[in-house]
Amino acid sequence: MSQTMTSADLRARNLVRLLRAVHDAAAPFTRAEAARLLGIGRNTAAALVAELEQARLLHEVPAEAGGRGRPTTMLVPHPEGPLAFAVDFREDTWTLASVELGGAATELEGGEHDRTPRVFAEIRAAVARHETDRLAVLGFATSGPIRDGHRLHISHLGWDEVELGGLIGADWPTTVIDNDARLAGLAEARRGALRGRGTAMHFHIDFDIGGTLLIGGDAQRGAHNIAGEFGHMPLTGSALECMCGVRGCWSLDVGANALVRRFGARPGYGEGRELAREILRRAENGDTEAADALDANAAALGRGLGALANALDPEAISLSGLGVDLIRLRREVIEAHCAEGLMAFRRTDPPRIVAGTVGEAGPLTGAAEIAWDAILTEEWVRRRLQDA
Amino acid sequence: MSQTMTSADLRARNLVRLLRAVHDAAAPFTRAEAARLLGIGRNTAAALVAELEQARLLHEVPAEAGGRGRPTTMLVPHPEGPLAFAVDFREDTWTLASVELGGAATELEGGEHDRTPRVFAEIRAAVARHETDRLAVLGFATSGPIRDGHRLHISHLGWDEVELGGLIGADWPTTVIDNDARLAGLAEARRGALRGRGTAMHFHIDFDIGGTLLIGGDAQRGAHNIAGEFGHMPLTGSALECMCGVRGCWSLDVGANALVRRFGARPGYGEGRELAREILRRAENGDTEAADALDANAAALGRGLGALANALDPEAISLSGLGVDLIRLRREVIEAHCAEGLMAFRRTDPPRIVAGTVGEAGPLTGAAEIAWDAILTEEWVRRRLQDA
DNA sequence: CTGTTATGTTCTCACTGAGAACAAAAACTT
DNA sequence: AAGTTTTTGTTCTCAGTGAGAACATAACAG
Repeated sequence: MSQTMTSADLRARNLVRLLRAVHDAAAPFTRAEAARLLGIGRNTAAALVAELEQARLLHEVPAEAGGRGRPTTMLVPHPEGPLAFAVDFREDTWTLASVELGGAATELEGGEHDRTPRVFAEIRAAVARHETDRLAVLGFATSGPIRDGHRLHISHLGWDEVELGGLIGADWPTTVIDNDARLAGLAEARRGALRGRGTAMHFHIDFDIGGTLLIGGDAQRGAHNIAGEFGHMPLTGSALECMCGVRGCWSLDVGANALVRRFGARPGYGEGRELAREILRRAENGDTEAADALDANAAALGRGLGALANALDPEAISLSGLGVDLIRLRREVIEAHCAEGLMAFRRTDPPRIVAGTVGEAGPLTGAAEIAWDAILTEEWVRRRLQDA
Repeated sequence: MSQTMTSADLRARNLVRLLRAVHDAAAPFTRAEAARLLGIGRNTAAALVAELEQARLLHEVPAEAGGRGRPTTMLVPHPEGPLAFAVDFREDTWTLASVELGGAATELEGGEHDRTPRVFAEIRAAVARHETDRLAVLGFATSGPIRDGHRLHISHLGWDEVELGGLIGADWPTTVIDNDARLAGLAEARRGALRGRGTAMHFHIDFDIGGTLLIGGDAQRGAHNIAGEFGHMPLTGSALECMCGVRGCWSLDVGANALVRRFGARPGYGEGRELAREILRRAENGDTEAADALDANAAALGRGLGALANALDPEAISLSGLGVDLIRLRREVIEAHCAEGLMAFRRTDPPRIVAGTVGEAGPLTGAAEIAWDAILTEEWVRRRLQDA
């Protein structure tokens, strides 16, 4: 059985519901609106808000008058309230940001790194430099799958199941970690193009394709936290062998690797990225060979999306990274090949394919989301109230 | 916001938790065990049970003494309690059963049909013949996807988006419906080989492959209730065109159609099934051509499962229909090709591939599960208490 | 200036589950 | 056979919750 239910848990639950509503809201709302939203009385709302104010979780600020009636207050994050630190750890750079309840982020620091796990020491130092009493939780985004939540595997950096336990700060508060593609999808589901969609998918297209299935605003993790390698399904019939050890992966035909391979370059994570950008530019400027490469990329992308839509029936599919350019330059190609891959009876109502709106900040935003998820719980709120 | 929380809802929630525990339990348990299981006091448990007894939802029977201590009672479904009717509607037959809380099923009636939607009138008549005051909810399993929960599409029967609203009984209580492959998977997740698995998959292999992704004991439905057509992803590189309108579907290489095509028979749903069984028999008796066909089928199955495991990371995969035979006769082939399709770093811990244990009763069992799910809710229980 | 409207505040009330104390019924111990 | 131990059932009190009603307050409308 999941949660016990006592009349004290009732209050904790409603406190969390209120905090969650503030965190998830697209725009701030008033105390009276909160009462309506949660289906509780004005008196109860007042009691909840008072408790959260005292625990420095919420703050009331006078709302500008907006019609008749007694003026009320807006519910905003407390200025001295808890903060989540979010880290976006990429192949050669990292960024540290501070995120308050509701999602407002402030970049604190960033840097490059030498592609060895020593970078975690740098990040620990940066966190230490910015640490405050308000720091309540940390969320990490990394590239590469993280088996069971603590063994990081980044094949192109040669990191083979690096144990994270010793690399993150032992003195840190609750720390959660997940991979960038999944967190970018979560960010779209919570604060971007997929907001409000029940079932949706997100794909980040870089050299490789990573993605996630989003159900009810939550990213699916699988049994060992390594779900999401949609790029390693043989959806386009390639005969090549993939770096992952499998033959025919979808990623061999979609993304920067596929683009540069056509121009004789070896798939790689350094100058390959430059070349991929160059190919995009050339295609935009009418170079036919580059345009062909782009067409092939878009077609393979569409074909795979159609296949996945048959299986998982998403309402919408958002793309980030190179996917944004592909939508901008080759939407029709993607959609045509997607339709071709869709079972005939589904073609009347294909999934909407959209560019992500969170953009580059996806992994960071998603890391902040899982960080806040980790503490917006009944246990944490209850403890916070006791301490105050 | 999902559910409001008042102190009256508290009781309703605990009543449902108790009913749910009884329904889901592998073996009946005592009142004292229930208190421990739900994390509530013995006094509260007594109050909950008394209310549910009065509402004829639970019944207490003396438990045989099992050690020291004052004797207690087992909690069992009330003998006059509500019943769910479950219908398994197949391509040419149907079955009606009555299922009590906890899942015990009694077959009531069954029959053949003429493959037109007129069969629904037969089923309505059968339900009417067996209707009792105890009937509380109906669950239907059909083949074919059911778009938005009410438009049934069975291509091989020529049913093109048949509207179900007029076909099921207008005078019936709550009625829920879903497709057979998904419900077979749900049955495995709730009462079969996938019980207790967080993320798992189930595939029913017949002529086609249908399946479902199971997360936390729930079958995923997608945005339009038509998720699960895993058989219509191009996972094995077939060049053929599929009945579904797409080229290269996995189903073209796995299942009865793929078996019989090798022997020159047209894929079809009549004598094709006989031939498929015949081929299995021949393969078991050493016929090399039949054995080759079986090998190819198993290999294609394994290849696809590996690809899907990369994307969705299931802990276990269960199979029903022809899949059970394939596991029995060609487990090594399936597992070898699954491993080949798995990303190298996943091969140390491949998903376990198991035969379903609910067997033929899968769709019926799953239909009963969604039926009970529909009424094991706070609203329904509360109304039932008021009426009693 | 007065009426209307929306919200805040205060108070009572029904209900819930916790917890403690005690009762009951079985098995174990001597 | 009688007392002891163990487990569960029962009863009672109690703190806490949110609903609801009545009233207070502060803006706007005419």
